[in-house]
Amino acid sequence: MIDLAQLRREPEFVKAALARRGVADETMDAILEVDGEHRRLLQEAEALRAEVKDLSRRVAEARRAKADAEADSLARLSREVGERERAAREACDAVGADLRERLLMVPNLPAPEVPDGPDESANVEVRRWWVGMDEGADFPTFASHQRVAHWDVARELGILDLEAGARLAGSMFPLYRGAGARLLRALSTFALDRHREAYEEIRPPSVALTDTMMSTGHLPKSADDMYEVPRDDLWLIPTAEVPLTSMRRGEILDESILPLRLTALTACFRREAGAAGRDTRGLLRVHEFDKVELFAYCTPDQAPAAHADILARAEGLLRELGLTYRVLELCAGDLGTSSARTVDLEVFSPGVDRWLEVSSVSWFRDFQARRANVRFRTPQGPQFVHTVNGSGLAWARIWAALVETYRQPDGTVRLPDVLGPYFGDLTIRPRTT
RNA sequence: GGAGGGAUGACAGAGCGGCCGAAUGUACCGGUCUUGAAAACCGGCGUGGGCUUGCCCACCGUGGGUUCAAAUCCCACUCCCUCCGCCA
Repeated sequence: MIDLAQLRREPEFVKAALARRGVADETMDAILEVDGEHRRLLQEAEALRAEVKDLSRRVAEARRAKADAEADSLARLSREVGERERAAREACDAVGADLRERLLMVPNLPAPEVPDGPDESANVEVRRWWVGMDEGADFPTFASHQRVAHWDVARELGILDLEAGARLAGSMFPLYRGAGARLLRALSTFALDRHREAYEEIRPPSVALTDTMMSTGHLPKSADDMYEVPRDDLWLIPTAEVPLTSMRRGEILDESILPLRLTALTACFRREAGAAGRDTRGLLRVHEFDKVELFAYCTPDQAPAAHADILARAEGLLRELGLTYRVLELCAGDLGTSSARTVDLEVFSPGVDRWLEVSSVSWFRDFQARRANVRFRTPQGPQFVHTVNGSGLAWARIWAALVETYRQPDGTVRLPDVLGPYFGDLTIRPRTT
């Protein structure tokens, strides 16, 4: 949620920033108007409330002085004022609810360094990286044996059974077999080990209450993109960002523990309602995937470094795995609702010949913390923390890029050496059983 | 799932329906004392909101209710603890 006080203080600045991501000035003007009305009603209700309290105090005094007649008359008066207070309070609450609803729909202000642009076509590619990168070249060369889509590689090797997944849970719920399943497990362990010295590993619940989803901003906006368990008021988490952001909900943290850096491996569930029918082949887009998330609560001063650290870690993993990737600075129009700045990492899939998003590293400023009410103590009083997060990494698409990139002329897959300690024999041959 | 107990400020822990936003202790911050530290003593010490910046309002697990007036009474829910049952 944006800072209402800031909107009141510098409305033109806020409107200009939001205009970059397509929010109409009128939307913000309407909010200011509702806010004004709300404050007017609040003053009215509070004045009446103060009167009731004062009258009640005088009733008590009169009773103590045995002036029962006066007490009764004061009580009668107080009851009348109480009636008016109740009415004013109700009007105030109704306007307040309207105000909150409007505010919840407003996205975060883009950071100044975020480039202008209406949608993903205006994202700025910052750099590319691949093994044996040449000066001058802007793309690696891939052999024909690498130009086989992962679904075909997987079929040859018997390491993925999408039909079985579809049979038991519906399409786009992948089922991995043998070395395919082991590869996923190896990737997660590999990543968590790399983060271990700086990030505390968390194993959160895979579901969260409606209330929790509200506090992270996933509800009400993204209700259609999530799986719901209505009987228990629960939702399946679309990312570990949800439990990690809510872990300290409502707390005032001691500044000495910041930045508080956390990492978590979780399954992520996404209905992909808006993308139905698109990218349905193989692992390009699935309803459930494992992801290691990196996350930090920090002070505003620490935020840029924390963001850079997560980005460096995600890139580091891609480099260790020897995958081709590019870094995109998202433009204002393509930012997620809560984000002030996002850098995407896309891995190249030589078999499908496409860039696939595998990490999104975002700085939320105090947008999420305001809603989740996570603060830290400063000499000047409590202040909202900043939150940053990013994947490190999302495995389904990495899995796809790996089996394509490392496919050998003989059809086997020879995984990179860094996975040795986690995977064992690095050559995946056709399953014989 | 059944029975009982509990939920108050950073923590511990009081609180007859009426100067209770809340005693007291600890912790913390400032000061006195001291070569320094400790002890002792003095002072300060919750969060949010509104406006005429000095005041007002809200908050004692959450939501309702009773009352002129609720931390205090009533109802529902949530969480925690103990015991019983069940169980990977």
